[in-house]
Amino acid sequence: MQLMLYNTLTRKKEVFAPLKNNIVRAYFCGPTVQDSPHIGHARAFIAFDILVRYLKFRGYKVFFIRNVTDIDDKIIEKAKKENVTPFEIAHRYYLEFLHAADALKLLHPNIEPFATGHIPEIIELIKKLIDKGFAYTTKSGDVYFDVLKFKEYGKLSGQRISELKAGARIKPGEEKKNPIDFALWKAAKPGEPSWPSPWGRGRPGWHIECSAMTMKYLGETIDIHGGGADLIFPHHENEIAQSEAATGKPFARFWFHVGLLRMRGDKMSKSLGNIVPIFEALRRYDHETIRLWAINTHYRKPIDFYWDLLENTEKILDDMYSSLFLAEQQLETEHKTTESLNDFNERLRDFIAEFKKAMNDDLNTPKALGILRDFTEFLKSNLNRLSKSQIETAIKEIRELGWVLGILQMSLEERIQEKRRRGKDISTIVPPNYIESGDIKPFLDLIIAVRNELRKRKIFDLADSIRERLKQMGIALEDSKEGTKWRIKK
RNA sequence: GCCGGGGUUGCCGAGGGGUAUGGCAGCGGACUGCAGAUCUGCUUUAGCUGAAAUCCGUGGACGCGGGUUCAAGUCCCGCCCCCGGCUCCA
Repeated sequence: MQLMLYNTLTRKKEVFAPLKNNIVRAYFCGPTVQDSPHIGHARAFIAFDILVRYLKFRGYKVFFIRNVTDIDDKIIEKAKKENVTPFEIAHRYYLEFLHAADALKLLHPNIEPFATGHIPEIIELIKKLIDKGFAYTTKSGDVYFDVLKFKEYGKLSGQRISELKAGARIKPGEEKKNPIDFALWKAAKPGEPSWPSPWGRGRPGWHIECSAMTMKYLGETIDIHGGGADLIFPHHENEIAQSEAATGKPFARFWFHVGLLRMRGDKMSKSLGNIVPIFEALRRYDHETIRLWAINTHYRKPIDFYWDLLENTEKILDDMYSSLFLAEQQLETEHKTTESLNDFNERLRDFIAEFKKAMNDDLNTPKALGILRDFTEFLKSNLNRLSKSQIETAIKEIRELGWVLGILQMSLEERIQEKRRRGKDISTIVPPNYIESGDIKPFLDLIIAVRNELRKRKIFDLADSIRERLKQMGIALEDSKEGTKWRIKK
């Protein structure tokens, strides 16, 4: 079945297939390393990550780039304020971003290029634009893109030049021909980092790096170009203009834009003081919970963030994990192999087909997730009817589909560790009678035997107090028809 | 103002012409001596019919109002509200 992807350029879902061979070439606009990455970034990068994972799952080779913008006005501003070099600021926040990306288990891009590492390529591209008459220089050494020269300007964002002109204004000191022209090269101001160029010392404008680096590593026409929805205008519009003006070819075939984050309806911003850095979220919830939060909303829709929502999300994840761990435990211990489910293969095929169907529809992760949940529920409720090899197959498939969404990749031990690190109850995920140290098992068995004797003699107050004290020690007792089971809580 | 994206039950969210998917939360029931775990049920609803009803039928109900259709969250028209872009943003 074909993968349909929404293309901002055409405002439609279109059949996706790579231009050349079986290799998908993609470029995602990475961070401007000016501050700690926040959960809005996380949402966007998780969406890119899911796209890459699903493309791989479908059998494509994916070659993708995520750039780092390491020079811009805000970085310079911050450096001045802290009295350090802009490179120190960029380096600091780049490292933070890298740690966050790793903590969220984002797949590594094939290349992670820096703007400042590609000044020669940028200069070459600007030269080409000047030669072709799409760009002009000014007395002070700036270079601007001449927007009116590019006839298709506005095709991505749907903006009309006449509308844009009405709103735009030339700031004092700028020597633009037209208020909507944008800078390709900015002449150096005293104290700012700068590089030599044919137009004097200066630094690249914001948009040009992406075009230069895309072309260098991926060619003149790439399959997918992604970014946050806030980048559609002006950033991506400008990228298209400068790239297509230079090459005369389409720059990107698919434009993939991720919806923005809201804080319970509000915008997340410094002035509202409601920015949640990725690390704060990770302190309270593990990376899979955060990923699940992100994919529980379709990537193009606005997503809300608040702590209760993550709490809820963690429950959903734990529910799936508990089924998985219960099944895994059953494999290792008491599973009776006498039975097997007749239509197992059919059911398995259905779950996988439905999952793919959902993902093929413009990465409908909320739906795919629902199917994966049904799958884990099916596994749990049929444990006694499945053969050992059927259980094994189901677990393997669940974990493979989970990989696409970036969840259900932990072992029981790892999951327990994540929970303990945050001081959380683990009884929601551990299977009954699971115990890490075999040493205490005989004692536990003894206590339970004694307590059951008390229960038989209807000395319930004593039996209950044993249960209560074990609970305080972190062991919950569950009396059932099959006898008393325990479950560790801490 | 211009350009996008949204508005589905207490909450999150699928569904894009054919009985409103699933979860969370809440409240019941089963199982338990109790609890937990598990399973299961209910959770939009004015009016009308009727002695009455938690039942049956009818009828509304997916922001609001119209329309197309045998049939409308779903398509069309108009409007309201929310978010974003038009200035740095993922």
